[in-house]
Amino acid sequence: MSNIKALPLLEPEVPEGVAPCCPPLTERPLTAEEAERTAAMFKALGDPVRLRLFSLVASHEGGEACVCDISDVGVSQPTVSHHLKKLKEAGLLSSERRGTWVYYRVEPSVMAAMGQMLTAAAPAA
Amino acid sequence: MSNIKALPLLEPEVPEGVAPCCPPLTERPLTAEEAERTAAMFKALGDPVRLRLFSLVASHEGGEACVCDISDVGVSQPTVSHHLKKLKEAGLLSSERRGTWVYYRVEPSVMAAMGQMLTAAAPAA
DNA sequence: CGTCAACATAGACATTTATCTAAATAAGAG
DNA sequence: CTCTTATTTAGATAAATGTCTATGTTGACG
Repeated sequence: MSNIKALPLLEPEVPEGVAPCCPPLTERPLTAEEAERTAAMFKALGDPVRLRLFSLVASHEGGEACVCDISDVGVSQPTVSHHLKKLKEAGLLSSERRGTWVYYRVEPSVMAAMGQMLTAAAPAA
Repeated sequence: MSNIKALPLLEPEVPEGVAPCCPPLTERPLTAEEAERTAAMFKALGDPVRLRLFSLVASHEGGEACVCDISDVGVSQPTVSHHLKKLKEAGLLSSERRGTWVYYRVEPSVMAAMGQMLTAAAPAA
């Protein structure tokens, strides 16, 4: 009980730019507040149309796409806009207007944080 | 064009027991069918109560927990059962009855596959 | 200013979902 | 077989959600 404050190396698996969200799901039970915030992010990816839109943005050249590039997912244009807004509210996308077009891009740290809650958790068995 | 079949090393970042689900979200746009299947998994973790239950199972000693161990999340016991069923239908949990109790455990390959869709995707910017 | 194009907002509507209570099933103890 | 405990199923209900059409907003271009 002498080196409590000294060593911040206890979680070495987390890369640099990862948002400080929550521990891996296997580490300890999430609190109610943690679950509330984190579930909101997973929920944002829990709709097929939104997941496709997200994938379209994430895989687009330059890491960003304007709405006109990704509007072909089988729903009306206002519905696309609605889903993009939800992804933005969840913190997964950010948007910027440049002239006539609005460009969306992924928020890499948030995605990485979500991924680590799952991958850093796997080999607990 | 001579070693097409020889080298399965083209996706070296995917560990062994990972379920063959979908590519990283940054690799290419998901098809409608892929999005449908994958969104169902993310959706399962998109509810605060379910996420807590999942975390409780995942972090429990031995990688499994009986329902009686994890029923304290603020909702009624039938609601807990309902959510566990959903997690099971999504492929994230499996269950086994042993005597009086039913034990739930995480499906590591599915979790890893979900994690990789996010983490293998991050540094595309 | 007027018009067109890209995108967002508002409101309506049908479906899904999370939750509860009540009842059913499963298994061990006496 | 009966009683008790653990868990699931059934049915009801209020709230959330995804989608649409119609309309508003913003910026570029004559």
